[in-house]
Amino acid sequence: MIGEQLAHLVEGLRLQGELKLPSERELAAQLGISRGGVRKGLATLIENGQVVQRVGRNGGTYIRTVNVDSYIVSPPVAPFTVSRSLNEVVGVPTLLVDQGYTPSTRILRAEERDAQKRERDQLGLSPGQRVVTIRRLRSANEVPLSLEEMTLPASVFPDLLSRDLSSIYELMADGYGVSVVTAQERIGVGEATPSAAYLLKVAPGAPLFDIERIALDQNNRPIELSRDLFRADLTRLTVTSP
Amino acid sequence: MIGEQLAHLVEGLRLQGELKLPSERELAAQLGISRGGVRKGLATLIENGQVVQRVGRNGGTYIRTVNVDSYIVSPPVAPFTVSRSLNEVVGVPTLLVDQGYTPSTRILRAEERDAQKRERDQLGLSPGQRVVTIRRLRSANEVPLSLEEMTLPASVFPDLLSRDLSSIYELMADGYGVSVVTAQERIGVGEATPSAAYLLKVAPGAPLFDIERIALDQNNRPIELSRDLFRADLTRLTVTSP
DNA sequence: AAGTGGTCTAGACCACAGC
DNA sequence: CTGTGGTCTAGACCACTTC
Repeated sequence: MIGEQLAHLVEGLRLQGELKLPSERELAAQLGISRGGVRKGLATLIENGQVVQRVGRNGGTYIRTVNVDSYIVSPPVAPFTVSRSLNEVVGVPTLLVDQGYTPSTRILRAEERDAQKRERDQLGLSPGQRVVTIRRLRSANEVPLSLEEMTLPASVFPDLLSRDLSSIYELMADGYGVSVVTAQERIGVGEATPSAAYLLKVAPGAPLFDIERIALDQNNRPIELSRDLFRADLTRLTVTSP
Repeated sequence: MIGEQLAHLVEGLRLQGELKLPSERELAAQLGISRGGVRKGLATLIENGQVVQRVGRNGGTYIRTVNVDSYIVSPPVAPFTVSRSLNEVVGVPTLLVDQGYTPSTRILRAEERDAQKRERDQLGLSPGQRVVTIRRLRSANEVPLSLEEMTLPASVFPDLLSRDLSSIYELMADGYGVSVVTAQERIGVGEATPSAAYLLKVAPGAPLFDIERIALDQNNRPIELSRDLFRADLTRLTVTSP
């Protein structure tokens, strides 16, 4: 691979305090390869941020210097951002309306099935008991915001699948007299798989908040397991502790 | 750009239920361009996950089908993960020791200077008052974990710069009788700049938790502004609400 | 005007996977 | 053996930036 040769060359020049590489044409001649090969090799250096290029008369390929003074992350470019407070338990539609956005929900899938072992453990169910899982895509102002998968004990919410599933929290309260008062959440960051990327209209590999939640109702009974993927470019989490 | 032509072509084929594109050589002939141009165009489609290629006798360029059933994010590959609870205010060294890791801290920079407008507003200072800013790189078991920039009112912490700055929270309590009891945090995700990537030993563009914090002491006085960048692959945030 | 990177062409050889 | 993508070559023209 030509890329590795070039990487070594750049490392050597950096140690000598050199800032600029020869032009692509010169490099090709010196290394005895074609300009196309040089460009392919430089492409990986550019992708890794080791080198930048500038066109024009005094352009060229420049070695990036590490600047400890400016390590701040790049400001995201987003049409808007949604804030989600971790200090209170509210549903996404409520959240969005409160911030002036128009929420919409697309149900991707809803089904009832036997609870799996892990679900039984976390929801306190016995073997053979049923759960309802709902997979939804939520949007704010028609911009895709999050993918959510929610698992609920079927016994607590009979006939759930025939209801309007766009706002479960409202449905819990109004239809079943259950309110979520406490939630434990675990927040990580994951890369969007191609399918998630397609649904959320981001590039594959784009960062997503990956949030797992166990919610308890007013009787401290586990009532909901969730796995939410929020577009990281559109979402800010806020928390006041303790 | 050739890429756009190809994107339209792929969209058309997808609607017709076609799964496979012509070979690169055929495409070049049909579109009246060179194979190099075709490859360059396909490169962006591959990057966007719209298409995959396979080599060999029955290889070719295949259109990806979206599978709604498997949108879960890819599991991260990490040597270990550190959990940080958002329900309590503890310093990073304490946090790491509690989880069985060996913490280390490298001071990148520490200085005293005039407070800027935004800092004065947030810390409740008057023009001309001084602040101390400290920039640190924290590691767990010698693996870089986070970059932190902390800004403190100099008047509250006289002579701070001559102390051991590896654990500010301990220093606040033991040296100045100040304890942080409340903090407001705003959590986003950003991409590592090349400099941040170099220090944290991740690839440029890798996702980082970007956490801004305002901390209040026992008298509800703002005492600390912070901007922390945590490696997202190593960090999990947990919270129990309310 | 001169030199840079950005792009495209036409052709070649290679490694690989199936027939 | 055949057809695929993966890579490289040699050459050309373009847009852009600076002298």
